[in-house]
Amino acid sequence: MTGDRADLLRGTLDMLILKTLSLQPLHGLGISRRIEQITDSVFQVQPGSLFPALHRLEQEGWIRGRWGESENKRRAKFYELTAAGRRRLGEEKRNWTQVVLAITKVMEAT
Amino acid sequence: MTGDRADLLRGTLDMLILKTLSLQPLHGLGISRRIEQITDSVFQVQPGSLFPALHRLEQEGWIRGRWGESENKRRAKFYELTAAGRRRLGEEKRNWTQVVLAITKVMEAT
DNA sequence: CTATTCATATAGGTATTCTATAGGAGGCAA
DNA sequence: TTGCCTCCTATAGAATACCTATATGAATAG
Repeated sequence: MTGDRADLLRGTLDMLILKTLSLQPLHGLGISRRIEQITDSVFQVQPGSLFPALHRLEQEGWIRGRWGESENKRRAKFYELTAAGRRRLGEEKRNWTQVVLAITKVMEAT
Repeated sequence: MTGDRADLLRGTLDMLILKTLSLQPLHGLGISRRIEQITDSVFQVQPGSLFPALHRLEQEGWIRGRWGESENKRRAKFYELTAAGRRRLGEEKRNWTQVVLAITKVMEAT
């Protein structure tokens, strides 16, 4: 991702993708557009980050891709969440919450 | 850091160190103990992560180290925040807040 | 028929973390 | 004084996940 926030995002990209796919199946660029739109461009997911991530997630069995046709008549791979992916999303959410709480504790210490 | 939360922490270690030092000068192990204590061991900063980070921060001019003696009579390097480090901490804080907000938006989308 | 856009893909580089290992030096016990 | 444990710092090497840059093919616009 870009915007000087890349490093703070390490490890959260997977979660954002899983969450996005939990709402509806989307193809790769669709996912990155959705994330960019929802965050008002705070996150811009680059193709070079996105596609390796998608392959990784598919490899792990958390998402499943199927070739289809995009809204623009282009050949596109649509991904959907698997049952394992849904469980994984839950884990990552809990983990993320715990991390944010821990960081908040440090940042508010006096 | 450990605890399966390492990757979610990429890039935040610097901020946690700067924040910790903003309260008082500490030597390396003292910093990691403080962070571990405040977060109830959610974060455990390993020496192999801590010392490279400290050297990096000193290199950037955000902290300054001075050799001294620890509370246990050991040779220890005490770090304190510089003026630049204080500004940097502010930037990282704002950045972090923005990232958390953006992620929250994605995670709460329906 | 050419250029642009859409969509996916990958190579190469960078940065930060982890694990593992090392070593000096103080404190303590026998 | 010998040996061991703890404290404190340090670094090498591997893993990971991101970035930039580049590539390809197919549909569409002009």
